Amino acid sequence: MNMNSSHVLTSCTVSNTTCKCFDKLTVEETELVENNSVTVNFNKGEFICKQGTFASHVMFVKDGLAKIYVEGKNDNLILKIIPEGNLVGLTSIFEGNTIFQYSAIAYIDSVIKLIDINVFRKLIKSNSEFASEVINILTENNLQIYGRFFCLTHKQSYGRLADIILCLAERIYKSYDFELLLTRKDLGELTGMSTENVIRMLKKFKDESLIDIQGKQFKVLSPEALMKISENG
Amino acid sequence: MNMNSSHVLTSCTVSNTTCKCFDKLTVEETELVENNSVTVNFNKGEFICKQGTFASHVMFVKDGLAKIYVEGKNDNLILKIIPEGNLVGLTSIFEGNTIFQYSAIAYIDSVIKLIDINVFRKLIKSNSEFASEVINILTENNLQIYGRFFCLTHKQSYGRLADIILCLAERIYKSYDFELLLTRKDLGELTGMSTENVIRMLKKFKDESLIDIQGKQFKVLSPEALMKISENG
DNA sequence: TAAAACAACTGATCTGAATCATGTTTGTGA
DNA sequence: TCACAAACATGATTCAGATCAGTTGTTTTA
Repeated sequence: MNMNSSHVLTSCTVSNTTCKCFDKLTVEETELVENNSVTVNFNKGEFICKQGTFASHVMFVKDGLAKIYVEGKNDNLILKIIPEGNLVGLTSIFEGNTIFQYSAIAYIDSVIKLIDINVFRKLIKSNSEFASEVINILTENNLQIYGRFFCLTHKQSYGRLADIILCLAERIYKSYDFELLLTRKDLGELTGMSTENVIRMLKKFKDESLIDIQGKQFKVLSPEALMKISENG
Repeated sequence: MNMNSSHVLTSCTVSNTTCKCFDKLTVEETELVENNSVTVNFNKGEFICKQGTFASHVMFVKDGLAKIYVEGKNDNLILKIIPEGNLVGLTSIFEGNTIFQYSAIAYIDSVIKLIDINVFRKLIKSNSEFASEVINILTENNLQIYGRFFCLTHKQSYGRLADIILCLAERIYKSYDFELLLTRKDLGELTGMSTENVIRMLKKFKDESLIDIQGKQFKVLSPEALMKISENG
């Protein structure tokens, strides 16, 4: 009946494509972008944009890693993790929206290009190839959020944690053996659960030899088993 | 610090704008759309599109009401409710995506215009004003999903139910006194909780004179109190 | 028109995961 | 290098909300 749904949906937070819209610009348009953008170095932990502030730029992650999250009263929800080659703040180009609805901070030292939002809007209106690529980014993002939305509201915590571990290994670090940059708190915000439970569950995965943890060093020993846990919720 | 966040975010499912992209088409383009679309009547409960099937059309709700949802093994998640004047299946225009990631059914007898997806893609590439409007729709949708995502993962059930009641009254029925078309099960899928709990909580709201229910007839007696419940999670 | 299917409703029970309390380790900056 | 704050870790307790097991009323449909 709906066998297909469980396969597709993970609470993965990272797109595995990069933004191709700038390839579609003419020489003059590229120049326009260059003349209306600044490249800034952000240190680890610094705000790239802050929820509630005026949205004047679209941000392109040239180098580094950023997390996008919604700030709540007590705890946050990480919407996505943005690796290099992707845009942040694209939703602000909607003309009815002038305020950032989320915050972004640099996970590691990052190089970000801030592009004037009105230039971006102008390019969309004048170059439909560019606009088409922007649409691709937005729709892909949409689909990803739908999957994550379903997982975080319908899977239980072991499944969600398994999802995230696989996502980090496969999409961010591109290895089953990696040094985790995120804290347990981050993992909690990513999976929508408490920090304490993240710790407990990681320990359980370790006890069952699904993963190995030595300090910050993570090793996924059985991706298949984690996949199964992810699928069974 | 982040006073603003609680105000903005609700688990509301309905955009209060309508799709304006078709206004941007030339006479010839409008004709192209007309020649490559069919208008179909759907009866209440019929599938408008089915998760997992090939996405060949974008759907425009001319008249009626549709629900968009992700099918899970046991239970579903309603992503959004689409009133007349809006598009369904826009995320399928992403070139990497040929399969519907969600289902849509008609809540009430509805008139839907099915537009060939390739024509839609073509228009995006040839008419940047059109593309720009599509971007507006997508970004607005994105922002709405972010809010809903946060609420469904961070608010507790009374807050979520209060949200939905207000959303239905204010955005769908545009009155605090309305005949509810949705079942308790629908409300459960909308708020991410069990049907039984929806019933219990509605009863509690009724006992506390926040709402009144007579069969299908709903009356919101104290929007302010519901608003407060929504804000406090 | 019987019977099946669905919708609304209720109470009892169970459990996943949050919260609280407390301790240990690691990091870092004055 | 000491101090103080994060981050990591674990056990005990609590609780929101799911699940289960019904009853009653109302549409479908066979």
